[in-house]
This record gives sequence, structure tokens and C-alpha cells, in this order.
Amino acid sequence: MRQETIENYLKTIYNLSSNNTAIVSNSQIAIQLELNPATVTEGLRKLHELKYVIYEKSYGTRLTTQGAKLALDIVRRHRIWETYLVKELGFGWDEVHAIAEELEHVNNTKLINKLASILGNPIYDPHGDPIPDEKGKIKKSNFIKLSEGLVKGNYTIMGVTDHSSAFLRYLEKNALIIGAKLFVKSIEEFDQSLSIVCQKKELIISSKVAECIIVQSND
Amino acid sequence: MRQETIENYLKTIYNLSSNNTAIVSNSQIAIQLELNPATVTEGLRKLHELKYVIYEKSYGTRLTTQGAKLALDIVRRHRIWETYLVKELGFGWDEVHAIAEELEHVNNTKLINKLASILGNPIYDPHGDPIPDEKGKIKKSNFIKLSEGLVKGNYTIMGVTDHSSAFLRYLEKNALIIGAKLFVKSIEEFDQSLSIVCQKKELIISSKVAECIIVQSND
DNA sequence: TTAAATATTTTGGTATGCCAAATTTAATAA
DNA sequence: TTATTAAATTTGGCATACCAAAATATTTAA
Ligand SMILES: [Mn+2]
Ligand SMILES: [Mn+2]
Ligand SMILES: [Mn+2]
Ligand SMILES: [Mn+2]
Repeated sequence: MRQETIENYLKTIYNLSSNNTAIVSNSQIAIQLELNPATVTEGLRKLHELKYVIYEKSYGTRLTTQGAKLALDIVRRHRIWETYLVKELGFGWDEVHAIAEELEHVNNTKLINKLASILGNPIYDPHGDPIPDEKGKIKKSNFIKLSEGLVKGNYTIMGVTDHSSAFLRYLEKNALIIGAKLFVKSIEEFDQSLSIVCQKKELIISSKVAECIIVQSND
Repeated sequence: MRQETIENYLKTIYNLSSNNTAIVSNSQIAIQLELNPATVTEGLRKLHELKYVIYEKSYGTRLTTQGAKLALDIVRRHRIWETYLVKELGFGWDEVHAIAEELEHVNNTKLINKLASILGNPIYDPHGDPIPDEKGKIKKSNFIKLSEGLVKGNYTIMGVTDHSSAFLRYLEKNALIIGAKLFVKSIEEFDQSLSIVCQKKELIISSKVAECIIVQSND
């Protein structure tokens, strides 16, 4: 298998398994990688052969120790590059994901560690995602999705789960950036939309948006 | 054809044609890309179809305007990255070529122009090779190979044509770095080895080494 | 506990990128 | 000008990465 193919599978499996705890289904992977399910079945069989994953037919897939190690390395490269592009090269947080998708495959430990060092070995990337250290160790957090919070609460935005330009520009337009504080006034029963206050301005956000915002409770 | 394959062919053809003037043979390309000649014949037929090259069977290949444009873009990316790695990230001139071979395929104009801008839009890379500007324009020079110079002359080292770590470390060990001044005392008739003085130290270099050093005459 | 819906796998097939061996073409030396 | 040598091309084949459609298996809803 081509190295880039392996890397894209492992990264995807890692991301879909939420910190490598859950088992991942073929269809999830197929959607994420925009591949035909038949292709994914084949791919997983090969990754199993290569001992990167445990793939149990018609049940699901999880990473082996070896697979998780490589996955965490790709995730590290991706997030370090995103941070470098934003902090050192002046890109917007809505532009960097696509570039990092390519840069992540350049495998040079010295390069990544040098970038990390220039950045002061950051623990979070521009979207609030944790950056694994050189050994693959990752900072645990007790953050939640805004959609999972209680009504009437104070929160700080810690990250996002959608990295599309469209979503990030929408957030920016409404001052919903990382570090911003917000207060949830109420949740509409009909559609679970949230009425929130942020920077003294009141606004309504859909449940779909609230699902993509990661927050820390301040209460 | 895969974009990376196209790019590697075009860059190679550009480099072998010395500034896109000469016609390039299949065997040269095969050696450079470490491919079987049969593969190169196929590759060139496809690149001709795609209008990147004019490939005349059993005669030779040259770039079209479109092909030269893309080739110069790859060369620019490669040399900007090499310069950035040396000047901003602290790599040695003997380490950067291999990394740039991967980074050159990341296609993002804004990124390359940003790196170039941080570097002050350099005209030469760490090996003395000229960096095309955004439009593909390249600084012409009247530099020569040290092996082509006259006996008893003063020269300044302007570049190298071999980018291997082994060669570059050999040069560094002997203070034969870019900008260094040297004096050619004599050329041995038997093997064309050169007796030179550099930094007050005398040393003998083989004709093979002299062929890989680009100089400007100071006389 | 079945039928319907959904997910997965198998099968058959395409496109790309490569190579080894055989053949043809071109260049060089006698 | 002919051998001889070298370069290029053709042919037949292999491996990888995909997909569409058909066949199975699993899950979910009756
Ligand atoms: Mn990727
Ligand atoms: Mn990110
Ligand atoms: Mn390359
Ligand atoms: Mn260079």
C-alpha cells in the first residue's frame, strides 16, 4: 500500500474513534475518505495484514498499538503545520486545514520538531484540537459539545469539530472564536436551537452549529 | 497521470535541458528518475498527449510553453523551500534537498509567496541555483564550471551542481562554500586534477569535483 | 419473530505506474 | 558502407487503488 493511503486511513480511523476508544465502522471511513465501501473493505483487509489495525469482518475496526503510533504522528504533523501556518505565516484558521492535509504527509521528524519548538511546543492547534507530543502523548480534557451543555450556563469556546472554511468564517463573523465567553440563555424545545449571548450581542444558533462547538463550562 | 508524476518528469526535463534550451534524451530522464527506459517512453507519450512536452520518437523531448511554466513553478517551490529550511529553520545545506523533494509537490501559491516574502524574495537558493520569480522569470548568469576555467585564475564559488549530502559535506570540510574565494594554481595534465588555494590552505581537487563547482571569474 | 432496510463483502473490471525481455531504430566505428 | 554497439520502443505482465453491481450479512422496525 502507498504510504499516503495508509496514513489517510489511520488518521481517519483515529479521528472517528474519538481518541482511539471506539470501534469504527466501514461506512464512517468510506464517507470520511470519500471512497466506495468496497474500497474500504479491501483497504482494511490490507491494513490488518500490515498489522496497523484489527479489522473484524462485519463488525468494525480499531487501531493496533503500531497503528495508533503512526496515526498520532500524522495527527501531530497535521496540527503542528496548522498552528505554524496560522501563527508564523499569517494564514487564517479557515484556510489551513486543506494545506495541512498535504503537508502532513511530509515525513521528517526533525522538521516537525523544529516547527513545534519555534511555536513553543503548543498543546492546542488553531481549532482547539490537542497536539500529540513527540511520543504521541495527548492532553486530555473535559470539554463538551455546546449542544450537550445545560440550559442557562456560562461557557468558554475551546474548539470546533468542523474545519470547513464556511463554518469557520461563520463563527468568526459572529465573534465565536476560541477563547470567547458566552452565556446560554435558553434552548428552543422545537428544534434545539440555542439563544446565546456573546460579546453583549444576542444571537440564535442552530443545534447543528452547537454540535460543532467545543466548550468548557465556567459554572 | 498523477500530478506528482507529471511534476517529477517536467522538473527533470527542465533541469536536464539546461534552462530549457537543449533537447533531452529518454535515457537521461530514465537515469535521473531511476526508471526503466520503457517506463519513460510511455511517460513521455502521455505528457505529449497532455501537451506538456513535444516528444519526437527516437529523437528527443522538450517542454512546451505550458510545460515550462509548470516546471518553473516546481523549481521555484523546491528552491524556496530549500532556502527557507536553511535560513529560517536552521537546516544545513546538505540536508534540505531531500526534504524539498517532498515539499515541492504541495501546491499553494500563497504559501510559497509568503515564504519567499519572509526570505526577502531571494534570487539564489543555498546551492547557488537561481530561484524563478512568481512569473517564472529567472536570473541569468555568466557563471562557469570550475573545471572549465583557465589555469591560474581567481574565482568566487557561486554554486554547486551536485546536491548530495556526501559532496556538500566534503566541500564544507574544505571551506569550499558559496562565496568562498579561491585561486587555481595549476591543472595536472594527467588527470585534470586542480591544485588550488582557498583560505590560505592549498589543496588538490579532482576533475570530478571541479565539474560540480560553479564559479565566477574575478580576473 | 419475521420482513424490510442498511451495511458489508464479493465479484468482475478499469486506470495508472511500473518493469523485463524482445524487437526495432539510430549512432558509431571499422 | 557495413558491422557492432547503444538507445528507444513494443509487447506482455504485475501491483496498486479504485469503482459498480450483485450477493450476504446485520440491524431495525413491525
Ligand atoms: Mn491526507
Ligand atoms: Mn486543526
Ligand atoms: Mn519530486
Ligand atoms: Mn538547491
